[in-house]
Amino acid sequence: MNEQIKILVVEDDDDINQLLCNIIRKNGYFPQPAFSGTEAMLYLESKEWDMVLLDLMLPGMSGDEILAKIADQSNIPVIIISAKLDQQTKIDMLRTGADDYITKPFDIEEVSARIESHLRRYQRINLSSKIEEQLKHKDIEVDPDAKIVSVQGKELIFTAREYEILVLLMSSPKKVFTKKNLFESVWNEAFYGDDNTINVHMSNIRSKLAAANPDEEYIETIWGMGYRLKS
Amino acid sequence: MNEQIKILVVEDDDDINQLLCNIIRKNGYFPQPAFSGTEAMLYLESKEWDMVLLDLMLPGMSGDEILAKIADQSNIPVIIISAKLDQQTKIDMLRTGADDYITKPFDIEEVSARIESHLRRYQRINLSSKIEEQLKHKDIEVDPDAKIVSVQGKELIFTAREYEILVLLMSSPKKVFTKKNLFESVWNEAFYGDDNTINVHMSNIRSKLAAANPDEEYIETIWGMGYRLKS
DNA sequence: GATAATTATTAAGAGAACCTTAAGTTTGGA
DNA sequence: TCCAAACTTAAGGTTCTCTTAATAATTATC
Repeated sequence: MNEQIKILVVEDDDDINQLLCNIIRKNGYFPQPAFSGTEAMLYLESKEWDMVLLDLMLPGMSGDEILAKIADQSNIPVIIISAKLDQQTKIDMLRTGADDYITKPFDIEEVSARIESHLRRYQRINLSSKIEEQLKHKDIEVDPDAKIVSVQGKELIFTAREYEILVLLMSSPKKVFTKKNLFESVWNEAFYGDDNTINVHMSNIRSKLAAANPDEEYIETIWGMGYRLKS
Repeated sequence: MNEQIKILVVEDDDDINQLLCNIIRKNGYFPQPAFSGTEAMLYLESKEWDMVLLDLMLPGMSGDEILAKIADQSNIPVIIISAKLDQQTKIDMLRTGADDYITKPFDIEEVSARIESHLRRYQRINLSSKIEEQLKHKDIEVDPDAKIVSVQGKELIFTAREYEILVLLMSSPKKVFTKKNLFESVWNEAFYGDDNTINVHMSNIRSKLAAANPDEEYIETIWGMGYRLKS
């Protein structure tokens, strides 16, 4: 899982950009400076971001154009940081899709607190809408939410251990998992060779899969090495 | 479905309260004035809210206490509207869980735009988790406004914890919730395995449901994994 | 083809996970 | 401050899963 929280800082003034990046770094997140509107767009298109700090007066492409694009195409929170003091701009930006509007010169602690605040709210969205992908291999399907294994649409009853082993195998269909690998991933403790446990689980998993579809072989034994999915 | 967006306006000054309510009404939402901290708490406990506008200087119970409670117990966005100008208060409130901090005297259009902005972001949470529609399962019905659980139309007495657990299960009827899941969602703190608490709550929930309808089984234990609604 | 090493299967006892009841402990309201 | 409701902890019993161990089957090596 990728735990790094990445924040794009779009600000053409070198000093201010650096200052903002430092605030972000100090909070434990990962800043990426961009010094023009066009540069910002490149970053936005090439990566996933958790937040954007955006100046309005930018070379290349103006801040409000960028804001409009972000608001249109994504869900990323945007904090405008601008020297423009007039209310109308502020209101327009907030209505266009900005999450906040901070005027320069800014208070470092306040910027820090506002970043935290918006990130906190945004995190919850991502947690609740996090769409987990389904694992599939041949006619095996796994629904990680429901923790259900099905073969040819038929739902199978797997125990917790069996489920975890199968998911591990399916997470890297080409990899050969040694018993040590399997044991340490699934059991989360050290493996002191010579253990029949995994053999037994493999046998049980195979027989459950075979009961659902006898014509297919799903798990391959690599002699002297371990197991992997048969492709 | 309940489409009304309800905003609680906590402000002891009559004129300002009314002004804020007017802004909200003009935006198409439903304001509820509260003129003291204690009054606000009553509203917060009795209904579901989409947003809270909160003054800090209040009779009865101070704004920061209210904020702390809301942040601790729920997900509702809070905008502080205060005459306190000092940065430290602002920063503290934002760190405690406020989503925004607007100083008086405020610009009507800006307040309006900021309400829209936060609501826009918050709505996405609700849209993605769409709790409202799914709060029925078999003959269990939950009224999230009144926080009432009923089975076959009969109203049951659930405690706060029991209610939250049940709502969580019902929010994703097919999902298997691990104890970790449950604990971290309902208690909002880290889970250090081997805890009987959830077992006991589950047992209590089951017996209350069974008392209302002995012929039906509602909650399924998935051994080694967790719990889910029985479909 | 015989032997040794590894893997597969089976069944039963050990162990882990869970349920329930009841006794503390905490919390919130009068 | 006290009381009652809610929550947590604890203990004993139950159920289901995992591991162990014995045995069979397979693969590699000589």
